[in-house]
Amino acid sequence: MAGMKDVARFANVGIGTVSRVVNGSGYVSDEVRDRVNKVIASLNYTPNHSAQSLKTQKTKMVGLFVPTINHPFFAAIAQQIESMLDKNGYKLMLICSQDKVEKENGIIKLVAQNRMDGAIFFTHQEHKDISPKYSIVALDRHLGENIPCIASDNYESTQKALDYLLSRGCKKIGYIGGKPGVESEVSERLRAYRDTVAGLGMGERIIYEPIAHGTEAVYAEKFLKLYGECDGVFVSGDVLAIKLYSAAIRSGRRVPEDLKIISFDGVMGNWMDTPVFTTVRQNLCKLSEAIVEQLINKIEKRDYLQRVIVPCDFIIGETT
Amino acid sequence: MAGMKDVARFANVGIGTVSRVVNGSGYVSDEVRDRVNKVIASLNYTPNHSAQSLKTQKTKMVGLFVPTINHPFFAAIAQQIESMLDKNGYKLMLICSQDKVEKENGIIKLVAQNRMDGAIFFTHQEHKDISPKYSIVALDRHLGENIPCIASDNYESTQKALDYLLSRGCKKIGYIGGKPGVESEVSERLRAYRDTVAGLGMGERIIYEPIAHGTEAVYAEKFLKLYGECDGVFVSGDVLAIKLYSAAIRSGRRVPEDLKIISFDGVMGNWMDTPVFTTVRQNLCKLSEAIVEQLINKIEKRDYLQRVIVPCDFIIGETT
DNA sequence: CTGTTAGCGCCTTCAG
DNA sequence: CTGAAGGCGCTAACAG
Repeated sequence: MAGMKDVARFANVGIGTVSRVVNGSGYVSDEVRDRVNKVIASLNYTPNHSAQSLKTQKTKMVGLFVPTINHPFFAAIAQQIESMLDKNGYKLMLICSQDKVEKENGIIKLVAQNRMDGAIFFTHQEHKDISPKYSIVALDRHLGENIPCIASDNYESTQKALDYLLSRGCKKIGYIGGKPGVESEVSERLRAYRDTVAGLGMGERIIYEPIAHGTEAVYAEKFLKLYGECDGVFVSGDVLAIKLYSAAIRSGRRVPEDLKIISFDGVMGNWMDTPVFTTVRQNLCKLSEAIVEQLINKIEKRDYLQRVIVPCDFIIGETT
Repeated sequence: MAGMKDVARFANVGIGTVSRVVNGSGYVSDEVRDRVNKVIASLNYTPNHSAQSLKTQKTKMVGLFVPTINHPFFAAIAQQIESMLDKNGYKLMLICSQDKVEKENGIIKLVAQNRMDGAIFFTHQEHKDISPKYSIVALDRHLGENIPCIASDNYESTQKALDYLLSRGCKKIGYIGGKPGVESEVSERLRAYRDTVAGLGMGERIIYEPIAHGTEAVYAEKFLKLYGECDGVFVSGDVLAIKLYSAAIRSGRRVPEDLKIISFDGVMGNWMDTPVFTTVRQNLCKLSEAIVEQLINKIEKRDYLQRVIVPCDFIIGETT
């Protein structure tokens, strides 16, 4: 493998000159630059990234921590994030924590080890004492001082969805959603639900428990059994919504005639299309943009925002 | 950030000794090892990965190239691969090529740059002249000599699926699937279809064109329009199968009474469940295992297989 | 404008 | 069993 000194030798220049033309830094005469570039091409030279990192203390790599990538929401946003990072010259290291705390804690080590410049955290776990010196941002979670949190406008969007359900004539509206293992912006959805139904005397019908990915169907059934009288339901999450829909149909209900369903997330559209859900769609593009922007701001020592809220889109489908 | 020499100084030992206890290599007296470990803990020392890589020429990192991660099949297998790699002490760098050739070509550079020890290739593009000295394995694709190819037993599984359709009484069986941009094991499915229907005088009903992710519905409609008389269809891919199912229902057909559908891949189960498809399920676990095993064999200079074929499972659902 | 030099943090002989 | 020394490939500061 050709190294810088090989290039220098063949081009009859010093090693520093080669570095300058490779990095486009400092002054190099056109004539010399040309010569060096030719040698680089002919030798098929590429700078060794480990050496660069060692020297500069930068890896141009960002870690993405998700519970699992095999979930429509995480897959969709990971895609966007990878693309945003790429635009900014960063690579993505994917880590599926599978909700294992040890694996999530590895993150700290990974940035301490200088394997990545920063990390993005999608987690259900508790994380205390993340040193603010590390560049970390979180989706939906407040991990601590100086850890930027990016989230959708969960409260307002949920409110809007519920208002829509009301305007469609619903009298008994339920809520079903997973309970995060940790304080999270997602709980704003439940707060909006409570605030909204409270003044209406329609009573609360809530399922709010930890729901592992893969077990959604169980809770969907449970909801129908507990709150069979509902004529509308706000579902926090696409997968759950689909399971609820199926369960409702199986139980002989008609959607939307007997039961209106609104889901949150809105990422299933590409993968299936029966039915088209009415949904609060998180703006994954804007979300990723904000995530990557704040993260890189922090990595590159620029000012960054502690909190960014991104508005959702409300999409009317066939389930209301 | 504490470095090795800090540890050495505090522990009153040489820097080499520290290295030895960190790596568990060479001889160190228990007494000294203890002392060093204590200092390491108290200083919160972690070896700098860039330095290690520079020295050892190993990054313990593997690249995964997929067209997009926002697709049930890729998301599902990426999850498995990440897990297998983790077990083997490797990290995963995710690159979504979005079918951009330039981005895919970056791979070569990435391993040349020493950013990763090897790579896994899921691609629709052509790739010539990948030097066999790089550690690369491919799913479903023959990228060249010394590039291991891992694939499902596409031919046999398709044959089995078609036999099942026949046994269920189908008289006019169609085939719909995306055409890879490059020679691929996936085309074995079509070959099996042709071989099977050939001797039966039922005529070929085939859609086999490049189908971009996101445009599946178009081709589903097209299939029904072209081959409305079909009573059975083999669909190469879950997403396509779902779109075809929806289109069939919309057109007034009953599934399975009027049209029986078998899909290939079998990864949608977790994400939706209406209906449960009869499907040839690729064994993602075994596939990932084989991929990672051959890749690491090659990276670590052990013998490796040029080709591994993994059997699929045939799952009978409600669409036949 | 260009060559030389001194490390970045670690691993690995090589003497002791 | 342990310490010292050289160098992995590159960048950045410093003389020319």
